[in-house]
Amino acid sequence: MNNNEVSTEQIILEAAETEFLEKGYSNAKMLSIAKRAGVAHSMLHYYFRSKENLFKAILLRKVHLLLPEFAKLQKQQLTFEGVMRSMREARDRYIMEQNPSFPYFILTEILTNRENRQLFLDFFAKEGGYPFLALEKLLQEEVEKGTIRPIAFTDFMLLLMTFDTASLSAIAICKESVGVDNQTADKLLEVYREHNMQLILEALRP
Amino acid sequence: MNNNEVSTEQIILEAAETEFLEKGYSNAKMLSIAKRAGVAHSMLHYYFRSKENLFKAILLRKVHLLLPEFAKLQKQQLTFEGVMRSMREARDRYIMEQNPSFPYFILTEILTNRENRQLFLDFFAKEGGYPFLALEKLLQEEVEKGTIRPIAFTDFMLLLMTFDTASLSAIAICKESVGVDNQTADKLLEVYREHNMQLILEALRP
DNA sequence: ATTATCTATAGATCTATAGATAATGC
DNA sequence: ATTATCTATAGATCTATAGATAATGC
Repeated sequence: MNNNEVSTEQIILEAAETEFLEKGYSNAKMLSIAKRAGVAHSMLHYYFRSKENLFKAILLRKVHLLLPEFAKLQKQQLTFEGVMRSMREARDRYIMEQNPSFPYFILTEILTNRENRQLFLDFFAKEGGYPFLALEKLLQEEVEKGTIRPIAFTDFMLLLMTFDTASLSAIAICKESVGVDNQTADKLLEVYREHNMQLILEALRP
Repeated sequence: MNNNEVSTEQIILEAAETEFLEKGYSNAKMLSIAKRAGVAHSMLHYYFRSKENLFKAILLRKVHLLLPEFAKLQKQQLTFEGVMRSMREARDRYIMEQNPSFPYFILTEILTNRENRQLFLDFFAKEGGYPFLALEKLLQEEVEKGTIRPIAFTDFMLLLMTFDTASLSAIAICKESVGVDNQTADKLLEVYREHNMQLILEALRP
């Protein structure tokens, strides 16, 4: 195996990620990915067997990259809203460094597809670690205090993610096609952060 | 021609709308639409020539149905925010009566596709009538007053639509998959209405 | 020997059209 | 005669695999 160069598997993953993020699952084509990667398209099947497997591989890889961000969170912030805020900041930090179409991708290709959504949540439940455990515990406490009505933790997470990715998608779309500049986009980001939080707390009032 | 029954063309349009809204352009299939409509699939080409044409037909039909709602707006409300609010209410009223996946459809199939977006905006510019003219004029005035920074009217419209459809999509998704009930969804709707307005005004501050 | 890569192609769709046949309006 | 409908099929993709060939590791 070639160790001092990037492996073919990695090259394929990179090409697949670009293609899937740009076009979504259905519009992404195996031949097009192979062309991007500069390999025979049979190679994609050699390494990943099917288009679906390749998709899941890049999905998990993408989510995996988010974990180190979460790991940075300080454990002091033990209020419900505090943890919510910190997690969002971690996630925003990560998304900002990535492809701007990433939130749109999450919304359209993951959250709206039952199977992918489950994959996504399962991964967090298994690997999410401290921030998720803390938030789950704090949510439980809020429910018991009666400030928040009973809701499953996974549903709560989806609620958060759906609203946040929807807002981020909207901002990204505006940047791309409405001539909204970076400065304005940042302003929007700041405002939406606070609003979505309030929106969700409002929705969860008993 | 058969006048006392629904025309084949109408039946095809209905079937196509269901299919396109459910699956989006790429995942919608001509054979599937034909099956829904109960006709040979060559009929779709006989009436609409191509998949793209059929899509545009349902797109324009959908938008056309929105006009009567706008026509209801009272002409008294001549403040900038007043017209914005009225138009959103009209649009919400319309959307609520429709397929719940309609906002998601607008976001993913229209706003994110340059050509469809243009089609959409052109139609409003031509047929939108009073509410659009009023809003355009009021926007102009705000810009001159210096309360809002210069922005093209079409860009302003897209900004509005993107944020609103994103929020509505998020709510619809939550309803479908997070077990959010109607009452909560309505609460969310109320809150997001005010927030998006503030969000956009914030973004447009000079 | 095993692993990685390529070429060629099967098999499944999907859009679109050609051409035959039935229904309708003068 | 014209319009509407159906059957059959061409032609274009796209995913996936078979089988040959080259590269690599013992």
